[in-house]
Amino acid sequence: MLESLNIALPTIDQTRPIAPQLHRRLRERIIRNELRANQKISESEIAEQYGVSRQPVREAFIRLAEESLVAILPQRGTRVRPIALSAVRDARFIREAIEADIVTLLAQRPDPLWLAELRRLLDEQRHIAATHPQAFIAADEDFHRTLSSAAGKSGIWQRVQGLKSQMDRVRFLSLERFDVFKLVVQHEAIVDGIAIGDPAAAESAMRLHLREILKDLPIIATENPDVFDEPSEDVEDRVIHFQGGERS
Amino acid sequence: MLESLNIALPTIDQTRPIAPQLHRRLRERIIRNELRANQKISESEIAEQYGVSRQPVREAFIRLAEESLVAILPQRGTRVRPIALSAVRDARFIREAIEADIVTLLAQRPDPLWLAELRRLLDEQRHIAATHPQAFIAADEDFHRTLSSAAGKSGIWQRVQGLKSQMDRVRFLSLERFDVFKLVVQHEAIVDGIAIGDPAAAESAMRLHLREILKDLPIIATENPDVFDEPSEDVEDRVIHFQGGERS
DNA sequence: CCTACCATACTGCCATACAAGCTTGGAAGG
DNA sequence: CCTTCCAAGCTTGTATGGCAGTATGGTAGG
Repeated sequence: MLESLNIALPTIDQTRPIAPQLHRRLRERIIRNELRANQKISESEIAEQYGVSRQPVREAFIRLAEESLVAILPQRGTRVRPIALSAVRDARFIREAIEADIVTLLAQRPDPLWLAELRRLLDEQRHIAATHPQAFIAADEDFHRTLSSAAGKSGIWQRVQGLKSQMDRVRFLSLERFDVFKLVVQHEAIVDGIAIGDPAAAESAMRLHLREILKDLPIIATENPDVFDEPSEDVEDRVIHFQGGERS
Repeated sequence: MLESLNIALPTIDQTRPIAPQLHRRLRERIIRNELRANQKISESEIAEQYGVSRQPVREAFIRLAEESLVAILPQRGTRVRPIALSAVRDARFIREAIEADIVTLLAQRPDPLWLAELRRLLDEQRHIAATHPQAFIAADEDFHRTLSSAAGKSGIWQRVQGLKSQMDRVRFLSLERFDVFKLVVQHEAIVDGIAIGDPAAAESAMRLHLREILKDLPIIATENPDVFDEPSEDVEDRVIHFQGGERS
């Protein structure tokens, strides 16, 4: 019955492998909350929507299940997993640990060329923040990915991508919420720490930055109770207490 | 033609989902280097070996490909991926970052109960090191997993498991190589740092511990050139230079 | 002897059919 | 009215057939 609408949503390129395309599209739809939490999605249903057979859909489901984006219950069905606060906090913790080490590395051997690139990204961010704040997420991704590359750890970023799914879902829910200018200032503090070769300053700036989401998390969870699977318990996440602020 | 041999290798339980079982078995065979690097394995070949159809084999391959254990080349074949030194180093870097933060956390709030458990594990390790050194890997896993649990981050360990595949392959190759007693001593240093509530000491002890593999890596790579895909280039891995040794 | 080409066998990918388990709704019995 | 049970229609899991693209080995032509 939806066949007339199929031409509306981006279609599938039949000449290239279908399963990965489906994986990307479905992943996107889940993160954008277009496929809502706890919604049941069957293989045959999705197969009809995209005009393909069940098999590639099934393979896409397997990948989504590995990212904890869907839950496959044998003989019972497949549903979109609600966001687990614990998973978000775990992902955030991992990310903080990794990126803290990355900027420490960078501050120990500041590279003028990479610093110039980072400064350029900061300018870009200021511009975007003033004009297209909704495009800031992409710029933020660029910034953090560039930090990884600068440290010679570009492979790291790809590996962490899989863990970021849950964080991305939260970010989408809080699109207009966060103060983009504040984030740019935090980015600047990180770059400054690297530039003056102060690892401790760069590290603490990064840790502060990545803890921003912890403040909004309970709010977002209570505002969107149907998307989360825990009733926003007030368990405080244990974070490292570090000394040495941005001046040290 | 291998049908008569099938009863030899652990068979498949036909009553439970087959694909996950195949995934585990194949993963194990790759890590144990039973399926050697660059060896071609086709869906139909494996399907015959285990007496199942090609479909569940295919799904197992997909999972293995996500862990970078196999490479699927469309219409060309599937082969066991050789170990990429860069992937091992990336996984090690991530693990160091995470576990450094975990022990920092623990040292900030030492918990007598968990410390007792850790001490017990250390005793166990000393015993195993003296009697069944080949069983040390499992004990080592226990130790690190317990640290995660003690920090209230048990979810973290599971998430990192996927990244550990490549490290596990290396560890299997260097089974008798490493000095288990030295590793136990390093474990003790970590626990001591936690016990006296010195985050810096615990952190540096952990970082030192997880850098052990970096020393052996080039040796292992040159000793098993056919298992690695890079000719053991002497690119030094950038690691954080931290101050404050085990005494600070 | 060397090169270009083509037939063949093999691969992974997709579609389809079949099997087995679970949910659900309604009917039968109390 | 409530409970029990069963059957139809879901679901995912597995098996099988066909397709398109690729490596390979032999052959015809130079």
